[in-house]
This record gives sequence, structure tokens and C-alpha cells, in this order.
Amino acid sequence: MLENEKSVPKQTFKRLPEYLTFLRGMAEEGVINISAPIVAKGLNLNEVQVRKDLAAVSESGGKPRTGYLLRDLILDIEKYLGYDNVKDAIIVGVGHLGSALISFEGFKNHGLNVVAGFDTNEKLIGTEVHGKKIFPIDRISEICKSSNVHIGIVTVPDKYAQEICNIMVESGILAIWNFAQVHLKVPDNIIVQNENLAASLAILSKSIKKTQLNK
Amino acid sequence: MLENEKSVPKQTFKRLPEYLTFLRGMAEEGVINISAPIVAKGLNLNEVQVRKDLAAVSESGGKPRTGYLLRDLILDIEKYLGYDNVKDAIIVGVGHLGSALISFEGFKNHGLNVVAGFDTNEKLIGTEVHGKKIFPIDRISEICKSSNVHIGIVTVPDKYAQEICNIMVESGILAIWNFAQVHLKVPDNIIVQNENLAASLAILSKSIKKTQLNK
DNA sequence: TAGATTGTTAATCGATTAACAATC
DNA sequence: TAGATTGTTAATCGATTAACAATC
Repeated sequence: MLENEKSVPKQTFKRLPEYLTFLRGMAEEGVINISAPIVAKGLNLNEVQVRKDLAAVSESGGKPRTGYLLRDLILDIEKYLGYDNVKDAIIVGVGHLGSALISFEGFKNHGLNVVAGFDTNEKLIGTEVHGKKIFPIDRISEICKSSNVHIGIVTVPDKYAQEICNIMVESGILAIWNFAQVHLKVPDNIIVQNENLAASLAILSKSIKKTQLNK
Repeated sequence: MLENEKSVPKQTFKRLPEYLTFLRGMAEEGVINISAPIVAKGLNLNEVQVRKDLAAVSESGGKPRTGYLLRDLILDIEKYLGYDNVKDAIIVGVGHLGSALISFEGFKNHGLNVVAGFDTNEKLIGTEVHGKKIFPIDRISEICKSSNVHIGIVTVPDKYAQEICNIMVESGILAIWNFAQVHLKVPDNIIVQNENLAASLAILSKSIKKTQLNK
């Protein structure tokens, strides 16, 4: 377990979930073997790039002419991504986005389990949203510590994000998934993953502007 | 208007919305001038990187010792990102995530305006979700064409995503913001922006795994 | 065997960082 | 003037792509 894991380039890492989704789809169709060129074609990627990516995470490797054993490849990627052990998480801010995320089915497929929600809204506290209990903010620490939760999802309005972040850090949260459009200040040992919807929007609106100019 | 715009590296482009959020925050605090080193410190970025990024989009440039005029810098970034002209969009799939997105305030701040929602659910059709009317799928084409809408947001279950995507393309949509974990096949001239929540999740769960191993 | 596919080594490309002269 | 900050040129770094030998 403590053996050194192959280190995978960051860009490769970001593509792994895409491979996983694609490969799972192929598996459902009853495919047994899969080759890098086929994956590349299916996802519009460079063939060599895919080959390198897959080689980086596959334990048993592929075979010339036949490619990879699909089942093993999926397991290897899942293992690499850490999807084999489900992680518990809390979500703070049960507004529109927060409650949408609570019921996001993708979580289970990707190794995350939301155990509770938190909000300041008196009307929400004590109720259940999509089957998850909602608690007041001041119980974050107690619940995280007693349940050993180490992942926190921030879906509060921007101006409260830093405050919530601080509470999370004090409560033993190690990794934060931040949906607020704010840069969170955290100690060095805490991981922050920013979900930058604004950046995506920017790319989208920029590229459409270009398209229209080219007409 | 048809002058050649400075071409900005893709990575720079992704950081622009972050700068924008940060700078808007500074503006609210009454700051007048801002320098690259301060932005770098505030966002935990390399100083030279920030200087290059800002230089790439700023029209008037900065002044030694004083830095940039904050107000102009914000306008330049907004202009570059195309936030000065609001774009109309439709959203297909008004489930949890879809309805959360309809009311996502970030849209307005970033130049997007959702004009209508679409769903197959009979109970939703004809109602309003956060002030936006919901229509049946078979009216996508008509509404997009008559209102000249060119951006589509896909928040349907994975297995319907490609089908909806096809309808969008036929309806004159030029850019698609895809929240389904599926690779969409589109003609070359259509832009697809994938919002890969799964990839973020992967990074998060991976990094937390590492942290725990290092204990 | 012939040929598709693998894995690897080398070349290219682009982005980040470092160094530095110019300037207010 | 002195020094902080700009913008630019060069060096480094990492990722992508191309070329190719190995293999089933």
C-alpha cells in the first residue's frame, strides 16, 4: 500500500475521468477489448496521447493488436483516481446549487458520499433535502469531527465563502470543493479545488463571439 | 470592430475570470490603482505571470510604480471576455442541476441571459422555474430560431445528452455548455464546453488520498 | 507471415519563470 | 534621485506530437 505510485502528469490526470466515462459506456455495450486508437477516436484526442495516458495508469498494460482488457483498464483507472474507497463529505449552503449537488448522481459513481448539509436558513434546518439532513452552521465542527469527514463543499454566496472555509478548516476538513467565485485563503496542507463556472462561461462567450465575427 | 484582437494564450484566458472577480472586489473597497504584484499575492500566482496576463488584455497598459488604473483594467478584461454584450441562452433539462443553473446569479455578472428552459416532464411544462418559462423539447427549434438564441446548456441525464445536442445544432445553437458526463459529437463549427464535475471530483479525492498517506 | 497496436525515444510546441533594462 | 513596477527578452520546464522499433 505504501509503494510508490507512478506519478502521472496533471493534464493526464484531468483526462482520466473522461476515459472512465467512455470506457464504462463501452463496457455496457459488451465490449471486451479496447485499444488506444479507438478511445482516441471516440473522444477526439490524439492517439499517442491516449496511449501514454493509458500506459501511465494501467497495471497490466495492453497487448499489441488487441489493446487493453476493458474490465481491467476500468478498474485500474478507478483505483488510480481513488474511486474504490468512498469518501464522506459535507455541503455548506443548501440553496439552488447546493441542493442540486446533494442529489447529483455523479457523486456515487465517482467515490463521494454527502452525509449532511448545512445552512443558516431557519426554514431549512431540521428538514431533509433529497434525503440528506440539514443542520445549522454551528454544528459543522461537531459533526465533521464525530463522523470523521474530511471533504467540504462550499456553495454559499461569495461573501460568506471565506468564513465558511475557515470553519471547515477548524473542523478537520482537508479538501474543499469551492463553487464560490472567490479565492479562498487556506493553510498549506489544505487542498482547494475551485469549480470555476465563470471561467467556463468566459470561454464559451468568447468563442461564440469569435464565431460570429467570422461570418 | 474587425481589427485583429491580440491573441491570448489559452491558459491566460482561463485565469481572466479570476482576475475579474478579484479586481471587482478591490473596486468595491474603493481601490483606485492596482499592481501585478498585489494581484499575484492575492491570488497566489506568480508575479511575472500576472504581469504578462494583464499586459495581454490591457489597452492602456500600466505605469511603473503605480500599476494599472483599476477601473480601466476591469473594463478591458470584461471587454476581452465579451461580457459587454449579454448573450441569450436556453437550458435543456430542468432537473435539480438545471433549475439551479437557471437561477445562478453568476450568469448576469458574466454576460449570459437564460431566456427559457426545456424539459420532457409534463408537470414542468408550462410552469415557471425561478421566473423562466419551461417548454417541451419539441419547441426548442422554433424558440431558438425566432429569438436568435445561439447558446445551449445541456443538463439532461447522460443518455439523452447526444440527442438533445443534435436538436440544438439543428436549431441554430453555436455553442453548447455540456454538464453531462458524455463526449458530444458535433460538427466542426460548433463549440462544446464541457463542465467536468467528475474531473474536479477526481482531483479532489486523489489529493485527499495523498494527504492521508503522508500522515 | 503481415499488420495493427503497443511502448519508448526524440522533436516540437507552448507556457512558466527568471533576468534585466526602461520608466515614472 | 531612488526604488517599485512595468514590459520584454532569454532560459527553463512540462506537455504534446512525431517517429520508430518491438510484439503478438
